[in-house]
Amino acid sequence: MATIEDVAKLAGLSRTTVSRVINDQPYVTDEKRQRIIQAMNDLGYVPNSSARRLRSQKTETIAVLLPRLTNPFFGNLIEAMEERASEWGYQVIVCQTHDSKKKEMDYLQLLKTKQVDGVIMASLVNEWEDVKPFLECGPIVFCNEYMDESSIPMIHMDHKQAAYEATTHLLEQGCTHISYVSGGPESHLSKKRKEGFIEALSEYGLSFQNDLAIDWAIDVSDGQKVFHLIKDELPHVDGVFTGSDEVAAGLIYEATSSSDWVIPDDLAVVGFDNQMISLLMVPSVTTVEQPVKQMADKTVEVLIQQLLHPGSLPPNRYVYPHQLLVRNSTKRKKLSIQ
Amino acid sequence: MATIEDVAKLAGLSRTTVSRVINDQPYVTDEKRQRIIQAMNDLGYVPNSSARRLRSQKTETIAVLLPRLTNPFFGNLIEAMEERASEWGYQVIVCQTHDSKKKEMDYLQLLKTKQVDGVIMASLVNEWEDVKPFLECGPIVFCNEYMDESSIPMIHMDHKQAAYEATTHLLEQGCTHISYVSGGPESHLSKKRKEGFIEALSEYGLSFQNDLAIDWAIDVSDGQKVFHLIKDELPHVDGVFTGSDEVAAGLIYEATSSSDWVIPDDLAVVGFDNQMISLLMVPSVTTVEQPVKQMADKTVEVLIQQLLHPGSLPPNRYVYPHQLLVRNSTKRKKLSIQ
DNA sequence: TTGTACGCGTTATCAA
DNA sequence: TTGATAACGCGTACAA
Repeated sequence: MATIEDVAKLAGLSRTTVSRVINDQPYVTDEKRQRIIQAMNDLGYVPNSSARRLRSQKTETIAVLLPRLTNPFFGNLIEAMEERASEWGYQVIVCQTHDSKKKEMDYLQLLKTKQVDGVIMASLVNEWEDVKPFLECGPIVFCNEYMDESSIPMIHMDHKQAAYEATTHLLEQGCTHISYVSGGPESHLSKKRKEGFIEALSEYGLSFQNDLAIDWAIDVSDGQKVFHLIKDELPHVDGVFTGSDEVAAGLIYEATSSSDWVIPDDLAVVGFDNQMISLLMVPSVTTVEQPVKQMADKTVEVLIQQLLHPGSLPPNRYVYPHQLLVRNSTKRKKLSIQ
Repeated sequence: MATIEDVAKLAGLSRTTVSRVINDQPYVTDEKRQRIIQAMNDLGYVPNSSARRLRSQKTETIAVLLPRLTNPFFGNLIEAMEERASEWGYQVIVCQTHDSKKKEMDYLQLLKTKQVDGVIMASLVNEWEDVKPFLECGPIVFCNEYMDESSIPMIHMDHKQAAYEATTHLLEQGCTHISYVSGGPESHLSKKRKEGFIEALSEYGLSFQNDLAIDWAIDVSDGQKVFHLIKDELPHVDGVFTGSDEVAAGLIYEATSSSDWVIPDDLAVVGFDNQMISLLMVPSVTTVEQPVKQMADKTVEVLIQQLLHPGSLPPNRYVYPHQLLVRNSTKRKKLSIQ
């Protein structure tokens, strides 16, 4: 691999001058500039990025922490983030934590070891106190996941309100025994959702019933298991709030294909995220739409602004609007006739 | 940020000795080792990865090139790859090419600029001749995408055979006017599929009809458009071979929800990849299963082996078995009665 | 307008 | 068993 030194020699000039050409700096005669460019081409010279990093203390790379890519929500999120980051010339490192505290901390180390300039956390399982120290090494921005204690930038929707609306909708449809189906660890975000769920219940004179709650469902096959659990052990349940379209889809699939339960009349179901699957299911799934692309774009933008203008303190909250999409998995016949 | 020098000073020893402790090398008294470890903890010292890279000429990072993450096939692929790579201590950079020749070349530059040690190409739109020169800078491994001209390692299934079987299945169901629906650029892989499609047709005395082919469909909404195109302009089509479960799902959704066409009797449909969605659709979608995780694991393994043992030439073909999963989108009633 | 010389933080070599 | 020193490749004061 040719180095800047080789180019300099071939062009009969100094490293400095070559460096000037590489970085588009002034004070180089056109003639010499040409000679250098010629030499670079002849040698197939490309600047060594490790050396540049060491010199500039910048990596032009960011890390995105998330639980798992197979969750389409995070797939969409990182797709948009990578696209946006690449426009700014930044690379994106994928960091799947699988909701493990240890992995999350390991990936945060990337900031300390200067492998990345900044970090986007789209998931958070550790306490904020444990994450905070890393801020000394570079900026961190939250996307989707959020909390009240910290003052770093957070881009997200109002999950409490969204859960409130979805639950209220179920109650309006006449549901009286609603199962709260969630998965993964109790994150700050999932707490918010639960708050909204409980608030809606209480307005209908109901309270949270632990025996109707399920906290281990994150994907389609879990959704299938959930249905059987409800059918066999909680047959009085007539509505399901779940934070995942995948879980909702699995549940509906199982109900439709292996029982005579009718969705939504025997069991109304709401999902979350407005994944493709929620539209394609029969019946289609009532869900909460998130402006994923906008949130991803803004997150990258906020992070990169901090990298380009260190010290500038961006606003720390960007709350995006959501929308409850009412579909067939909750439109009960008795009501639509009314 | 503390450097190795700071640690050395605090411990009253030399950089060299500190370096030895960091890298678990022998020839350091236990007492001094302890003193150094103590100093590192006191200072919160972490080795600077840029400096290490420059010194060692290694990045412990690989790049994965793919068209787009929102295609769940690639989401699953990279999920498994990242997991496997992280076990070896490697970082993964996501590189979405969006099927652009330029972006593909740009990302390959990561190899030249030493930002990554190796590259996995899960998509290929440029000619092999244009990619080949990058091999001088580090190993490249193909996954899913493949071709005959090159001799670098390729991990994939037999797409020609898979397409042949899927098409034969449609023909056995009595289809006589099969539309070939594909998307993205003509890659080496898509050529293979087409060969298999054509071979199956020819065994039934049929030949490829360009007027029944569609080459711009890659996602659900394209699938919806495809259905209307067929209904309005190619109503004699009675079967669809498509290289994507998403396209198949969109097509089936549209047929079911906005027409009186019956799937599979009026139109039999096969997808590809065995995505969750192909199972959940009503009717469920006949598709080809790929052993994604095994392929991803093997790909990472082969690449890292090349990094750990430079010069070792791994076998250049790993062909994984596929499986045609026959579901309701092709099980015609007339035949199941026979 | 060009070049000299130093330092970014590590690790490998070699001498002590 | 330890340490001084020289790279790794680049960018940039500063001097010319």
